[in-house]
Amino acid sequence: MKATKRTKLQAAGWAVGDAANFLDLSPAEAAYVELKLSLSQALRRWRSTRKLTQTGLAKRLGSSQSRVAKMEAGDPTVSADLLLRSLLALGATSKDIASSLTPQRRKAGAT
Amino acid sequence: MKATKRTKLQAAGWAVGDAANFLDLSPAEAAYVELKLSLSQALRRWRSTRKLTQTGLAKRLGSSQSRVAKMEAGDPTVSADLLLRSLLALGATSKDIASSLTPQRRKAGAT
DNA sequence: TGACAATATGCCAGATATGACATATTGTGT
DNA sequence: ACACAATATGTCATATCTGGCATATTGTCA
Repeated sequence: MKATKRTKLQAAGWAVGDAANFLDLSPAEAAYVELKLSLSQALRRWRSTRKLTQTGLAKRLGSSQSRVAKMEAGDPTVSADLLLRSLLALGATSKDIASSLTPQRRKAGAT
Repeated sequence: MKATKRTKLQAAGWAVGDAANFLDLSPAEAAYVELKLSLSQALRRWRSTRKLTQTGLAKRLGSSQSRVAKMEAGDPTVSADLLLRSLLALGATSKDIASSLTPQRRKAGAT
């Protein structure tokens, strides 16, 4: 996102919610960050499940280890688009993606 | 996605539908196209509901009428990213987005 | 501890996406 | 039919993303 636009988008009265950011993000920007985070986690889960290395996953995706690391870290230089395309390339369905966007929350106090 | 393939897509003159795959799209590419289509439709629905014009929506989004038209048309030059950010900017939640990705299908033969 | 594998971070050139403009097409009144 | 609004399509300069390389950090095992 453009820095200039970021300024334009500054909205008043934004209460910091959860883990997203204590930076000057607009609600929409924060939501975008969180959405990417969900996808990041889904990707890492996928890899973890198969006991693949980032290098191995990168090869499968036609990308590089460093980019995979950034994808999983929710790095700002990684778009939601790349995450989506990666998940789809790994066989995820729209449904899979939809559910990774609406994670079940554990009950408070649960392990 | 490769530009060459994208060009082929353009050349084929898409009609909105659900099957993106009479071209040589890989399953992942087809899934990506369909996912974008779902988001496109959600965006158009949003605008339609508020009886806004594309120009009006563009203004609200800090974009242009032509790009909005392309967004709603699922144009290949529009990324899922832009669609997501637009929906979020309009106040959609992750949940909203997730459900637009898993549309309820009508029974066959229904109107 | 050292040696090695895995992951993370910084950077950049080439690839892709975006806003904006011009223009064409379609729709909707009369 | 005409006039006008809305939407669609083509193009392009600039902004942004991405793969890949180099390097740093962290983790693991002996």
